[in-house]
Parts: sequence; C-alpha cells; structure tokens
Amino acid sequence: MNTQKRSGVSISAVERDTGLGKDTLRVWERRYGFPTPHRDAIDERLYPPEQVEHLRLIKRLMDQGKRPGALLRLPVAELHAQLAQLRAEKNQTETEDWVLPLLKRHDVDQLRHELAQRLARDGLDRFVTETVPALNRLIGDAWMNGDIGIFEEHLYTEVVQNQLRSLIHGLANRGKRPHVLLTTVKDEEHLLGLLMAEALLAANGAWCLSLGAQTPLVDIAGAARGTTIDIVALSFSGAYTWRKARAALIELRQLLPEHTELWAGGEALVGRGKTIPGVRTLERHEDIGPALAQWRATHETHFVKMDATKQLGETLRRGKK
Amino acid sequence: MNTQKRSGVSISAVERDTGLGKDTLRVWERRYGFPTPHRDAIDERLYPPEQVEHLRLIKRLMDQGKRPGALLRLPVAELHAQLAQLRAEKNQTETEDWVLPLLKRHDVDQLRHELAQRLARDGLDRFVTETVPALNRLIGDAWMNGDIGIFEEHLYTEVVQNQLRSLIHGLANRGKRPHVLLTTVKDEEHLLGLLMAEALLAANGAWCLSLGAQTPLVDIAGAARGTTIDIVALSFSGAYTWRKARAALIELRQLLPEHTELWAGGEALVGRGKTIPGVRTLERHEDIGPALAQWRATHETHFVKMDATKQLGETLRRGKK
DNA sequence: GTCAATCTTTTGTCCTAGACAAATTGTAAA
DNA sequence: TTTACAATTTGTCTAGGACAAAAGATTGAC
Repeated sequence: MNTQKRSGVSISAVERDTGLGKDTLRVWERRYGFPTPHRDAIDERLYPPEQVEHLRLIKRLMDQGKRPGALLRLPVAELHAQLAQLRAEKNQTETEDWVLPLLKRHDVDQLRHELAQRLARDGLDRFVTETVPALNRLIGDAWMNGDIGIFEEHLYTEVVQNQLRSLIHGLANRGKRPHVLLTTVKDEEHLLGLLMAEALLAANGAWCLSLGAQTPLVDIAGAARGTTIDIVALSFSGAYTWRKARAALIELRQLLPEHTELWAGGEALVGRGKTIPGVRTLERHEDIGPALAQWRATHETHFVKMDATKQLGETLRRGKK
Repeated sequence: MNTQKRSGVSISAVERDTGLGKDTLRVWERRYGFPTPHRDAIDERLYPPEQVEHLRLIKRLMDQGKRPGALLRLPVAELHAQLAQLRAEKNQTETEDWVLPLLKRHDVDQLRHELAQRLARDGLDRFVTETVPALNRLIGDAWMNGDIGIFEEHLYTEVVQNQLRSLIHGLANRGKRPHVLLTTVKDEEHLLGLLMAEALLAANGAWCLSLGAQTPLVDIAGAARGTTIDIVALSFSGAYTWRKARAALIELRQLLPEHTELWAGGEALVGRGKTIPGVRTLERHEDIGPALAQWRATHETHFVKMDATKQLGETLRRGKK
C-alpha cells in the first residue's frame, strides 16, 4: 500500500503556486530534464514539494532577469547562491527586522501599531516607496526560506492593506484632476501593489477610482469610455509574466479611447528596457509623482489652447465633476 | 490576400476575457461545434468579437447554474431570453432603487455619501443585515439583466467594501473574547460577505482577524493551532456549490483542534436543512449576535466548571453542535 | 570605438486527438 | 421521501510537433 507512496501536487497546483504555465512546465521537462514529477495511478504528473520549491526559486531568479535555460541545469545550492548575490548587489541592508518576530508571534495589534508609527515618522511618500517595499522583500524572502508560512504572509498582507486603505480613505481628492482608474487584469489578484500606487497617486492630488482586482479588459475600456477617466493604471505583480502583461496592455491600448492614457507598473514590468507603444511604464514608485506632474503640464497647455475654441464648455463641465 | 481578412482575438485573449479555459474552448469546439473561430496564417484560432460576446453570455448563464451542454446548442436570442426569464423569477420589489441611477452615472462620491448617510441613519446592525444585502440583490439582478456592466459591479463592490472596512477599523476590540479568524477557502474570492460578517462580529465585541480570501485549508488549521483563536469563520458566496462547501468544511473540521469552533455562512449554505457535524452554520446575518452570546455563555460556564470536572466541558462542547 | 542590421539560439505558446475522473443527472430499489 | 447505483456530462490532463517572438551573438558601416 505504501510502496513509495510519494505524494505531490498536480500540474495546475504548480501553475498556481509558481506562476509557470502548464505548457511551460511540460516543455521544460522535455527539453531540460527538469522538473521530474512522478506519476499517479492515471499517469498524471505529481510534483514533489521540493521540486515545487526548486521551481519557485527559478521563477524568482527569472523575475530578476535571468534566463531559464541556464537556471534549469543548476543545482538548488547554486540558485540560492545567485539569489544571495543578487541581494548583495542591491546592497539593501534591511533594517526592518522588527517585523518578523512580530509576525511569528502573531501579534497583530503590535504590528498595526508599529506600522502606524513608521507611517507617522517617515511620511506617506517614504512609507509607501521605501518602507513597504522593504517589508515586502523581507516577507518574500522569509517565505522562500521557510521562516514563515502562508498564514503569516496573509496576515502581513492584510495588515498592510488595511493601513494603506485607511490612509487612502483620508485622502479623497474630490473632483481633482487627473481622474485615475485603478485595477488589475484577470489572473492578477495581488492588490498590494495597486493600493500602494493608489496611495501615492492620491497623495499627489489625483482623484482615484479603484475597481479592485481582475476586471475584464473590455469592461475597463467600457468604463474609460463612458466616464471622465483621464488615466487607466494597471498593476502587475511578479507572479505575472512580462509577455502576458505586454499582451494585455497592447490589447487594452487598442480598446481604450485615444485620449485616455494607459499607465502600468509592478514587478512584472521592471528591468525590461522595452517600451510598449501608447503605454507609460512606471518602473519605480518614485516615478509616479513626476509622471503626474508631467500629465498636468501637458494638459494645462492643452486646456489653455482650447480656451479659445468652443471646447471650453466641455472642459469646464469635465473639470467640475 | 485579404479574402475574408476577418480579424479576431487569440485563444489566450478569449480565456482572459471570458474566464473559460483554453482546453475548455477547444473541447467545446470539438464536441458541440461552437465556437467556430477561423484560423490565421499559421493555423491558430482567431475568435471573432461576436463569438466572444456569445461566449460571455454563455458564461453568465453558467454562473447562474445552467449547464454548458444545453446552452451551447442554443442561439443567441434564446440565451438572452433565458437571462430575461431568470431575472423575472427573481423579481423582487426593492426599495433601494436610488443606487442604480448613481451607479450608472458613475457618481462615486455621491454613492459614498448616500451609503454613509444610511449607515448613520439605520445603525450598523441594520445597515449590514438589511441595507447591504438588499443592495447586493439589486446589483446582482441588474447585472444579470444587463442593466449594468461588470464595471459598475466592481465599482459598487469597491465602494461598499471600503465603507465596511473603515467601519471595522473603528471597532477594534483589542484582546476581547472570542478571537475570531475570518477567511475564505480556495476558489472563493468574494470578500463582501466576509467583511459583512466581520463588521457584525466586531460590533458585537469579538476580536477579529481577517486573512483575506483563499487561505489554504492546512494554513487555516495551522493558524488556529498556534494562536489564541477561538472560532474560525468561513464565508461561501453563491458562486460556491453546497457540495464543495460541505467537503471543505468537513475536511477543515478534521484539521482543526477540537476546542476551536468552526462557523460558516453565506449564500451557498442557506436553504439546506442539513447540518454538518462540528460546524455551526449561520444562515442569516441576524444569527451572528445570538451565536456570539451563546459562545460567551457556554465558555463562561465552561471556564468555571472545568475546574470541577473535566468531562463536563467536553460534554458541553460536543452537545452544542 | 559605437551603432545598426542580420543571423542564431532560446523560449513560450499553440496545435491535435485521445483519455479519464469528478460532478451531475437519471433511474431503480428500499 | 430517501438511498444506491448507473449513465451522462464536463473539465482537465496527456503526447510531440511546430513556429514566432525575444534574446544573444556576430557582422558591417561609419
């Protein structure tokens, strides 16, 4: 009965957990000889946990720009070494080490308190552009190393999200321009990046409208069409591939009215030098402020020029909202 | 070259837009003869827009419980008729008809204002148990009816969720008992029900800890094990089937420590007379208050009497279910 | 030396058609 | 009415092969 009753997870579970497509997993197995899942009674792939972990490691490095062909021949130890080196290059001596003990102790109240304190001390801008990303990396690393479980990760996400939400709540810029529509596309359920963007936009005086996660493309376009939305902003986490993000952005760009700008940010987009026509890629959080300023500059002259013409009425109507 | 240069979208775009998997799309084509995408130069499927629309229609009816086999043989007109009929069956005279015009006008600020006003007028309890559910039904019907799009639905959800979150934020019951862990299981991404429950629990003096959506079962159990959690509360939306919910609850019950209670609520659970051993099913929001009171009563005596006889405590625990 | 154009390798996604289990529905017996 | 079993429906998995888009390497012009 238990002759090598090795357990494992299905290919769809691995796709969900690692962000690597089913096709990709199969083709890697064929080409590189890894992963090597065993099979269940009906010959379907069963990935042992350590291989899933291995795959996650590879994905992590790919997200940093490495290419799979080389990574797949390397042993786990070497992958860890590469990650360590990357971390060293970035030379981010993480000072936020207070968070892990609190998380492990499940001390939510204290966690909330500490976050609030840091927010008050550093100000919103620095909190969102530095503190939270630093914490995210810390948590990500800790999870990868097995220091914390999914429970602690959920917990952290929930607490930070709440902090950001209440922050945003106090920043409603009724009627101010530009009007920004925020959301994520299908299969992208990470809200944290979106909330961080929303906080920064709101802090810079934009009027934000968040649709939450996973709005279908046609509906985003429909929303932009019927409303006073100036900018559509999308967030892509590291779980999303650059290819997919690119495809979605190109398609959405075609669906959107020409006067609506399309901004995109998130881990999936950093590092590529490439630009997508008609899409503004914001690689770092710090870019949001300047981008907004630039939008305002462009559209101020636009408004001025229009003053002479009959479009003034429309401008006023839109501006009032 | 341009003999019928009909354009269309790729199979992955259709997957993203409709929520139907690639495999499913291909197997439908094979089995039922629909959809019938034409092919591009390299023989890949290109779906014309009207077929994508047709597919979305089918998906909508499937979400209402219809099965694909029948729907795929029906013409578009008939699908529309079915949607209309479903809407007619649900025909409830709702009094909250102020919300639809606001939504259609995308007047978010006014929507927020009206909600806040109703909350102040009716009080938290009535707001959560009556107003919000009534609005939910209204929105659901309007969506099925085609009166509003997914955009408006997201918008509504987002605004109400924000309202609830800021409400909960002001109700932190540090350290009070019971400690309730709230979350949803895998494949259940609707947060609204969870937030409504959290608001009511917090209003009744419970200390709540929300993990957001889709926590794996083992991690829920792990969380309950290492902490002071008294009750694990799960929410199942109407999109979830009763069978799946039941299976998940039974499995989770086995994973949880015996002294941790398991509560479950949501549309997926109402109407069935069935009970699940070891699980407290809360069919209506109004049940939350009494359930909490009962927990407190039991555990007060429990604490007192436990000193006398160990066995009594266990008897109480078991007898309650 | 720098930049652009071209060739080569890498890599992800799509293709076909068959198979099977999980979920649902239909039917018969208790 | 419920319970048990059989029939259907339905989604997801399998196999290699194929090809274009992206990335890396090489060449040529200035």
